[in-house]
Amino acid sequence: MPQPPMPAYEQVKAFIKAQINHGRLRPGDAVPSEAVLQQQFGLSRMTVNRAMTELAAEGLLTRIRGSGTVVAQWHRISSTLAVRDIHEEVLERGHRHSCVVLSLEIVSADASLAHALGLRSGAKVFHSVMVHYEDGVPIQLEDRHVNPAAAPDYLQVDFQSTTPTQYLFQCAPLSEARYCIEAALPTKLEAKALGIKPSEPCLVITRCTISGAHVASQGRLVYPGMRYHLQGNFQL
Amino acid sequence: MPQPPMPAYEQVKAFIKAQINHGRLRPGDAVPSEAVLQQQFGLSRMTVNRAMTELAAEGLLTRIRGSGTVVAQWHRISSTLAVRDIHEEVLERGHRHSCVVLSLEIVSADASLAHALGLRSGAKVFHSVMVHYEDGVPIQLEDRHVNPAAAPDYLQVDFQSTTPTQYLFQCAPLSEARYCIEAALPTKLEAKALGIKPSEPCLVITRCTISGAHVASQGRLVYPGMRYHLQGNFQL
DNA sequence: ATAGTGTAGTTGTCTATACAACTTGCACAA
DNA sequence: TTGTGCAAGTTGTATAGACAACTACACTAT
Repeated sequence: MPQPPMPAYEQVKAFIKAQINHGRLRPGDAVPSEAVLQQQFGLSRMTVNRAMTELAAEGLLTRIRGSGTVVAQWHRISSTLAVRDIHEEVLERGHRHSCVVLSLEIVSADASLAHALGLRSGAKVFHSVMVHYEDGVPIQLEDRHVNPAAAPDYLQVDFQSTTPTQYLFQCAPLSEARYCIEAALPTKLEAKALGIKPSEPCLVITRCTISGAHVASQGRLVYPGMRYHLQGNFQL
Repeated sequence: MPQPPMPAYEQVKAFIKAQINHGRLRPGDAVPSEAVLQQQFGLSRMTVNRAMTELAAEGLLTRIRGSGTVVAQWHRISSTLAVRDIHEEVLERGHRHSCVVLSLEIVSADASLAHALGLRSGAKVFHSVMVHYEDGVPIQLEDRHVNPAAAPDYLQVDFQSTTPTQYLFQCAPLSEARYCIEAALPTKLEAKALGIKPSEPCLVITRCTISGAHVASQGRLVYPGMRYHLQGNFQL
């Protein structure tokens, strides 16, 4: 509980949340109109409106102009996957991060890669493979293809002092991203690099980042299943 | 593009987003103050404030009272995992859903399960195991432990016409949830039930739902890695 | 019965104003 | 040099009022 008294609009939000929480308001039920709440709380309509609008934005309520407000049918778990550095992530857990570059080269894109990066087949792209360690334990293999147009100096970067994610953020502001989370087996090389058996299931995140008109990069992040999981929680 | 003209506050949001997108505003950079934007756009401060507040809520900006507004350091991918029915999910893809109940019983909770459900060791809990099919192909194994206090009639439910998620939503409004996504191998029984090899990696989601004061249920959802993945995208 | 009309109620947006809470930098005093 | 305090700038919250856009429903005229 915050020491400073909750703002009025937060109190209204808390009130509605409590009703839902308690089961007094169930999905599909009508929520009191702004005018009614305004009376009950002795607030201006704008204040009540802010509370309700925010609850709608959070997915708890569905508002229909002219008709009214109802409790949303499906509550959503909003998990915020940070597109951020493995470096920062490890540091935040109070551990030490290190990185070994296995490969850093120019390759010709095959048809599917070229298509994913929005280039023509055979175009030159940067390719890097590196392993990230948390306190000396391999935790992520990062296999990344980078569009030279988005990061011309990619091959010259010192990946001991910065990371691809960090560098790409700097030179190509993120405008869009697509990702896919799946369970899969590592390739033989990946298993060897991560120091696990090829039969060990891994969490694989494929991520494609877009910066303005360019597809900036496509990455395959492989996490050993025994050592990594995504978790999150949801409230109200 | 929406035919109706964008509301003023949306135009301001779009303007700021475009600046970030374009690289003219980079993480850490100061964003024009509300007073400046108010002048530039010829709007009232409240309207500009709404735009900025929403952008801050979306994680794009960091606002510091008394100091100013800066572009947030880490853009976030907000993937909204819906706590919803596999039934609805399958139907939404235009496919047919079916379900086979493998087990539906009362068991004594061992220490760890009792702790997870907030009960004492040895307490009776409901246990169900079922397999969900999408067009006849097994797509999810659902192994669930339910707190009898949250859903007393759980054993009498007809799981051909409804699903545990659906039923639990009805009788115990969701107030909090925790989940964990990992890659793992199925148990032998799970592999058999899903019709896959025990060496096939699976996406495993463990989920714990809380309703008011009770922990309502704990579930283990096992998806064959070859047939299922989570995906999402992020814009701006 | 049916189609059209009007009205009350509801949400969406915008304005102008006000004060509070906080940060920063500068001027001034010790 | 150091510390204090003030002033300007910035964001957070709240109010009162206004109009627009839309829905649902009752009522009327055909």
